[in-house]
Amino acid sequence: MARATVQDVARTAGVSVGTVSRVLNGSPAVSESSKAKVAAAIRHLNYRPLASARDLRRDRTMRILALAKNLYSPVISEVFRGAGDAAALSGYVTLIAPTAGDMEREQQLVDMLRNGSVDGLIMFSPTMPDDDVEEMAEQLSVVQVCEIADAEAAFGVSIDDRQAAFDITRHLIRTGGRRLAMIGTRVARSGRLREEGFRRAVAEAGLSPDHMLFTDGDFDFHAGRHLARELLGMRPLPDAVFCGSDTVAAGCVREISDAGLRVPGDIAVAGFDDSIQAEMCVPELTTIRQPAYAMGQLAFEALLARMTEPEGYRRGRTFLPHELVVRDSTNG
Amino acid sequence: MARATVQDVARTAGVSVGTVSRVLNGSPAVSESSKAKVAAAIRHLNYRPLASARDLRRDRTMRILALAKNLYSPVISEVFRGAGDAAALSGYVTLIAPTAGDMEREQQLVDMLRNGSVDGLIMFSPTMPDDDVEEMAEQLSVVQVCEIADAEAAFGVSIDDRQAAFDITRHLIRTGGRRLAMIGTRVARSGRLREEGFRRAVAEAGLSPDHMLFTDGDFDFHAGRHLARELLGMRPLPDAVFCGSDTVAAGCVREISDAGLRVPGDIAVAGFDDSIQAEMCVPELTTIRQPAYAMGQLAFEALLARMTEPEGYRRGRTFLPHELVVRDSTNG
DNA sequence: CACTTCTTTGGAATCGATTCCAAACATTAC
DNA sequence: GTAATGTTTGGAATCGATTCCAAAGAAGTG
Repeated sequence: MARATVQDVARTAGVSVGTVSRVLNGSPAVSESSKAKVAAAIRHLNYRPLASARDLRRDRTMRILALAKNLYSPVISEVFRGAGDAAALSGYVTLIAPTAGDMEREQQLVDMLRNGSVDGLIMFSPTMPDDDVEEMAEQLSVVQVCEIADAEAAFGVSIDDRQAAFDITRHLIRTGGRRLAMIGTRVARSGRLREEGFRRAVAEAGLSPDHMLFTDGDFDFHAGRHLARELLGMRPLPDAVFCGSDTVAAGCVREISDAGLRVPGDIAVAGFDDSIQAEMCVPELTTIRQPAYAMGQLAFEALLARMTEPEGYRRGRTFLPHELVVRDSTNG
Repeated sequence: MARATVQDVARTAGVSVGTVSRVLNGSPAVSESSKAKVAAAIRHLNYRPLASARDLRRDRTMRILALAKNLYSPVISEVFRGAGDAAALSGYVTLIAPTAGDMEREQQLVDMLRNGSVDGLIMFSPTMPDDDVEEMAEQLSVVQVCEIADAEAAFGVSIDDRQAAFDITRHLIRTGGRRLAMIGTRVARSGRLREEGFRRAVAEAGLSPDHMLFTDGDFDFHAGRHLARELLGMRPLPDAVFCGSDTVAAGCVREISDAGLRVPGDIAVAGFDDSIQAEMCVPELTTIRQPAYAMGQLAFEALLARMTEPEGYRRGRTFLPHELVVRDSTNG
């Protein structure tokens, strides 16, 4: 049973293809009787307009693509949920694909924008070099979210990572931290900004960071444990650690606890993101809340503007407010 | 600067569109000189074949779609990673979309298969009724993974949920459990199968379940806490709880610990999935390992068979072996 | 009733890449 | 040199939905 086409529907309904198409697209210039005949034929043939033919003719797909390195991330999933909901309101379907940090895979997915498989692209954690992202964002309908290639040139939505890291580090110091350490990543630009914020807060307090630990690989629970173990072998032992994510902070807390030290009694630990992991951790984590869902929504709005207003795109990034959430992993 | 077409390339290269297309598709019947001229023109015009035109002509997209209720799940993300890697080996792109448990959204995404936006569909956690899934799987290139609508009729890949739940419940009993409880979900078919396995193991030991708690909503850390709190108010207090997922088990463990009871001393807790959450939990969870990545790979293989061998599809599901992983949340 | 105006319709042209067929050209064989 | 074979090429037809234009039909006006 081959696929029915608009021709088949027209024949069955006894009208022309033009009329069928008009019914399909809700044109007002169709009589009730034609509308009924066409509707009956469509039902009878179980007809669906072929997407590729429609897309070819209309020169758009009403689909967007969202890319990130991986999917199992509280922030990423929430950002994409926000983007997806916003997109749905405007009639767009949001498709998601993980790049696995593989440049080739990422390039292939970006090509889906270049070859018109989708109308727009939301980039979370690019693998390609910053310059490439910028160049791409310059000429295509691309918006970055959270991880933003460069200050002014790029299009994107994020929090002020530097300020957020500054705020939470200051909290660590205010609550007694004197020997400060950081566990972070330099793979992501946001990671580098958080490092800056941390350093700035430490310096402003007249201190200097005791230990800075970074990974260039995964940034997950295991990484948190490994880096924390390394940290516990160093002297002086820190009394406060800022971690670049809740999940890493959870690994860090776990390692400290397993070593027989107390959090926050011996070492205070701060996370980042205010994800569910912050609540699952014992003790619950002091962290920075990122408005992930709203960031996703805004990212789509920005993308929509880029897609529909050819030249009217708003260059530069949009910052959303973050929030310090104080829980039990830092001192009262 | 409008998009270049195959016509433009032909004109620039001084050849016909046929030749351009042949170069594009690596046909051997092209002279070296034409090949070079076309390649130069393509580079010069920065030409990319338009996906919709190609798809229309070729009647396939080399894209598949993977659906699940949500993305922030250790099992789902791992299954889709396996499917995505397997698909890439065969030249397919895997796109992922969350349905958010919304029937309308799910229907719209399934329509992408019906209208030829993608060539195949992998379904993780359907929202539509089982019968609808079956009917769909009957006539379209659809494969289910983990959650499988019905025993023999459907196409899919999963573990034997009933047996797995049986195995881990038996372990709870062997290690001293006498007053058994279960925290599960009946939304997913796998949840119902796990309930069966639990009941069977309890019955086989000559016991009967003391408490069965189910949620019809989310099945996450918070749900685990809430249901565990309810459980702690019941009498007799259980001495062993089987949870339908690691994340829920983590919530359960947390609630028990917060109530001043010890895991596993007072109450043993078992999870399901062997996700990272099992390791993050304190104590680490005894659980069932699902070979999620392999399940994803196999799901794609099955889908590929359905897509390419029109009538040669293997009806019925494929079972992969699970494994009991004993850790510290159950007694020695 | 003739004429204008409005609604509805049919059908050809179009979107851009692929593919098939026939023709042009080159090569080898006799 | 001609025939037979093989290689390369051009270009029209095709995929299926949309849209524009002209025309048919209906309704209203004087």
